[in-house]
Amino acid sequence: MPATRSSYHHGDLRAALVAAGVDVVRERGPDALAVRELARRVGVSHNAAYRHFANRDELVAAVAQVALVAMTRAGEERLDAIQDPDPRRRARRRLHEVGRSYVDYALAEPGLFRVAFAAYPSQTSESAGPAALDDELAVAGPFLQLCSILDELAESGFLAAEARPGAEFVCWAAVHGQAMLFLEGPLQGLTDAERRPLVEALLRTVDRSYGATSGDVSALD
Amino acid sequence: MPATRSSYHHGDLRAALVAAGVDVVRERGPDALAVRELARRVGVSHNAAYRHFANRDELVAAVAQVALVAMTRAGEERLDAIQDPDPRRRARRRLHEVGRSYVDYALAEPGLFRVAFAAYPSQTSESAGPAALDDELAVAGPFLQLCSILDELAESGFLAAEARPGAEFVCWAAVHGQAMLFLEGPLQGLTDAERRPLVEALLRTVDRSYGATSGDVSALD
DNA sequence: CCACCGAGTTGTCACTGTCAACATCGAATC
DNA sequence: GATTCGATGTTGACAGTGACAACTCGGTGG
Repeated sequence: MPATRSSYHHGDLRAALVAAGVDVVRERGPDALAVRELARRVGVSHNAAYRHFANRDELVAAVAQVALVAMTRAGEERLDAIQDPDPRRRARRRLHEVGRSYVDYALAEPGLFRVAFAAYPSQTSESAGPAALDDELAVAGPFLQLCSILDELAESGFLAAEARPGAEFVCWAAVHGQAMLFLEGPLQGLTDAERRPLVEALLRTVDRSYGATSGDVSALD
Repeated sequence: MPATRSSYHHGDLRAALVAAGVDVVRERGPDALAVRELARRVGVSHNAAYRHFANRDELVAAVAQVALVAMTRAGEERLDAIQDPDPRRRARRRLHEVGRSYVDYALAEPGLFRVAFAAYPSQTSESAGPAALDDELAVAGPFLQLCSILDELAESGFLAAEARPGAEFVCWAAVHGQAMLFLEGPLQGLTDAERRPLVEALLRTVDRSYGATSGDVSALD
């Protein structure tokens, strides 16, 4: 893929556009992604992109896909580094780590993190069907990592069986919310030193909840 | 403020613009808010808005302010409805309710909920200073509600003193994340019947964590 | 050899945010 | 009461955007 191409045809315009899109999103976020600018960067005239993407949203979705696999890989690396002979401790530490890496990735690559979620609306309208939810979730790599870790945690006995259902959404919501607050909420001005204890507090809260004997607390309503 | 004004001057253009902005945001979200469209709606020519707002971001921020107080009021109403003779139970139920109402508001008014946070970036760059964080947080009504409820919970003895610091950010992150996932994440297709148990599971997780005796679970690292 | 069709191009339209210059009106001052 | 003056609205313009339609290039299959 030459920077200044000689032939009329580009060769691999789609990939080049996505790569340029990743650059823009990393630098200035998803909203700054403009089809025309990407075409300019790649050295192709405006509208060329429309041969590969029906509209801007599809291009954003393609970038989001890349962002998601990058995020998944970053998480995998750190999860693999954790080893513990005790399966229960191992599962607990892996749950911690998957949460930490989720927030860390959001802070390290805010543009990519945001685009990974900003793209969902268009995808949903595209692939219709009621049971398509599982397919879409299957694409969400970090979510699958979380699910299997929670399964380990349940098998090890640390997470009570009756608390397992829906736990993946609870954990996901917690770390996702913290990431969002750090990125675009009122907490965005915090330094890394201020943020880290909050992340640990969040993870500790979940850990303590799962480790609590269920009869310890009376039901509320 | 006449719909079709006769005089050259509008009278209260700023308020009219914000009101129109609220309408647009409710219907089509923050990104759809266009200065020119608002001017058109209000019956004033484009650029008139720039006498009251330096740029689009300031207008969005004004709409965000309205959204935030609306959200705060919705929460207050539901919090006031909760009464329990036992202070401990009361605090726990109020914590539940403030979380529920946060997510409920996000689902009932997705546009307003999003704009309340989409506006923060510009504000931060405007009001400089290191200790300005408290001032900005003071504006965030729902956050203050949460803080005082957590104080109650700590005073009642349900929440251990050592777990109190930072708890407001943990709770906020949890419900905020769930709201975001429901709104724009892969979970946006869920029905109300599917969402509700997830909300309850989240709140129960936090409640169980706070109710757990701290020595129950060994530290991780 | 040629026709076809995928891939890139040019041209255009409606829309946006924002700047600069101008018009109008109300209110304060003389 | 006439005059100035500043806040408020208006007109015009420019650059940028997404999207459509019509055109053109050139590699590939017949």
